[in-house]
Amino acid sequence: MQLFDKIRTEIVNATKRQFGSSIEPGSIPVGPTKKEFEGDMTVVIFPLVKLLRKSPVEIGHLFGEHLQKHVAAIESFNVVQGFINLTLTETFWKQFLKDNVHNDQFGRAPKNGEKVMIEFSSPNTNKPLHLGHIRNILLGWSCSKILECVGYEVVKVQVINDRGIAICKSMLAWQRYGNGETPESSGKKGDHLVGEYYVKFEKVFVEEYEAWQKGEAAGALFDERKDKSQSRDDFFKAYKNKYFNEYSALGEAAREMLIKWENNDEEVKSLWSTMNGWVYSGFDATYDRLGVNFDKLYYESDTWKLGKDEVLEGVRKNVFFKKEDGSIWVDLSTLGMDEKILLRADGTSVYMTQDIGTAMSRYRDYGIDHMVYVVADEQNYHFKVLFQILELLEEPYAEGLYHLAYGMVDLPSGKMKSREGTVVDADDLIDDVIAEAKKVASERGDLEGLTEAEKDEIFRRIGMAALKYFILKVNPQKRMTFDPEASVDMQGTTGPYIQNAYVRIRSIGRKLEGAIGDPADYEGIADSEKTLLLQLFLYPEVVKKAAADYDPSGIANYLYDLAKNYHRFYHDLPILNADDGAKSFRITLNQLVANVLTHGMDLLGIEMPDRM
RNA sequence: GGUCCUAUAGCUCAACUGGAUAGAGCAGCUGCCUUCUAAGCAGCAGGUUUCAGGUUCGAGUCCUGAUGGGAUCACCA
Repeated sequence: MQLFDKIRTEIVNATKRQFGSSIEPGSIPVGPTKKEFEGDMTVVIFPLVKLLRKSPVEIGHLFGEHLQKHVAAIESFNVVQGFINLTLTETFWKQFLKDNVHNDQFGRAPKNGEKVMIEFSSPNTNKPLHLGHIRNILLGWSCSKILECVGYEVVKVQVINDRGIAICKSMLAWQRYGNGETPESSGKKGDHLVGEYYVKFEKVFVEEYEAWQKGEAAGALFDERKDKSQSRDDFFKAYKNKYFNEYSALGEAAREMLIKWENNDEEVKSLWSTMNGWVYSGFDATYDRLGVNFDKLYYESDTWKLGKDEVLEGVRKNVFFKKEDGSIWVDLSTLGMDEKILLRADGTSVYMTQDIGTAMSRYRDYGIDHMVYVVADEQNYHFKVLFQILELLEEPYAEGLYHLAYGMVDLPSGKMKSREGTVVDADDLIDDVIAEAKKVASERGDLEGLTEAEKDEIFRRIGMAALKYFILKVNPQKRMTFDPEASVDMQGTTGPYIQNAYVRIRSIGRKLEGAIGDPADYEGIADSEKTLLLQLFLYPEVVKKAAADYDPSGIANYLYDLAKNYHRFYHDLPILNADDGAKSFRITLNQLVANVLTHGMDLLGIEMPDRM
């Protein structure tokens, strides 16, 4: 913020003039004053004590006087220990309010000419979206809004994992047990329908596996096992994948289907596109309800062969090396990582190969400066390796790569496990929060005179606000506990609490009659007004920091504080019934608060209702 | 076992990246609707920031170690 910079610059000037020492402006902490102390802004001068060899209080007074003289906005100051607390003039605050109430660029930064691509969601097409995807999607969406707000050109993309053994499992189960069921014939949402067949496959497979465990071959294997202390259950639990790949008839059928797919078998491909089509229409419906969209979709079926040529090129450049069996590797052991395979001996690629190729083609297509991958933190190592490889290959955008790693979402009962059926489905969750919003709003809301459609829209906005805010208020990198009961809460630190502050402002707006005067005519700004002004003043900084950290939670917490301070102001002071000067000032303040609340919530992907 | 992440009130989360007396919400207990929406406001209670050392004017934050929890260490994606 300009004022912060100005204060820092003057501290630097004073240090130079009075002590002949030069210091970095960035080394001086300046921030809002804690509310127990008198003042608006605080400068911490402890860092200068050693250099200047004077007591903190002496320096404080010296610099306080200097600041007062050279910064017009400063009315007075006091010194406590090593802190200079500055009080700003009422003129400054009134000007701030007038300057920004109609400034639609407040909180935004001009275009910076840089382009960032952000990848998020990235579902598999064998089952519907769940709570984990929701955290991913909300983070990705919010970050893209925030980055755009601070001046980046943003390209939102998702990778759709539409091929591989998983989708073959759903297809096989549908073929065998589906009796031609379609979303139309059953009335089921496409992604849910396909997901049901995936579950069906797993169920039949487990039955097959359990029957096999009772047979002679399995008994012999168990007797030969290396770790004699292992129980029978543990042994077969660990053996499951191997059984799938080596003994299972079902597994073999699924693998055959995958091979047919890779060989472009007409029947398999046709079933594949039909079933994926069902899934896509299901996903689209969910994305729509979440209010998100993408600029570009990458289908793995198109990109899975990418990267081979680049890896071979890397061998020629001696960045990678070839082993005796013909497989290609990268050695990262000098960087504290392991060797990593990039191409199998038979020339087929692995996950990493594809990611290398995809990154390069994205750069070719879009000329991006930055690339953000929103992917769960279980893949931290993968991205560390990927970024290192791209750096070794001297890719021009290598410095601009960022893995936005977020923690897993747990339930109060523990980890979500698809095998145990404890996964929270995205659509169910959305239904629940909207139903709860409807219930609460019907009891407590003030929605008289609205049509059913208007009411439904309000219920939707409130419910979605509860859900989105609940997830986004938590720092992304932290693992979070998702309590379904708490997520539909509408009191306290919640989305609806913030919406309520806005709704109160709107309600006053509807009741306001006639034009208001100049807010600058008001004298004697009250504490609860000053608190709001100070906080509004900090908004652009909050957005900037959120962008720098790729972290929407800072904005979420800021908005809660702002709403809280507004509720207090609303409670303490009359607005419509105030004297003319106070009324003009408070109405204007109302407007700026409403603007910032709306703008900030929009950065979180949350819409405001006019009434609730 | 190696590497990385994490530990703050009964529960869920904050703490301006080293600054002042660690803050909110939920749950519990008290008050406040004939004044602009009570989805609100005010108050009470709740803490040796997992533990042990260290660095300095100053540590929840940085360093070392221990302990608990998690992730990862596939020619799966």
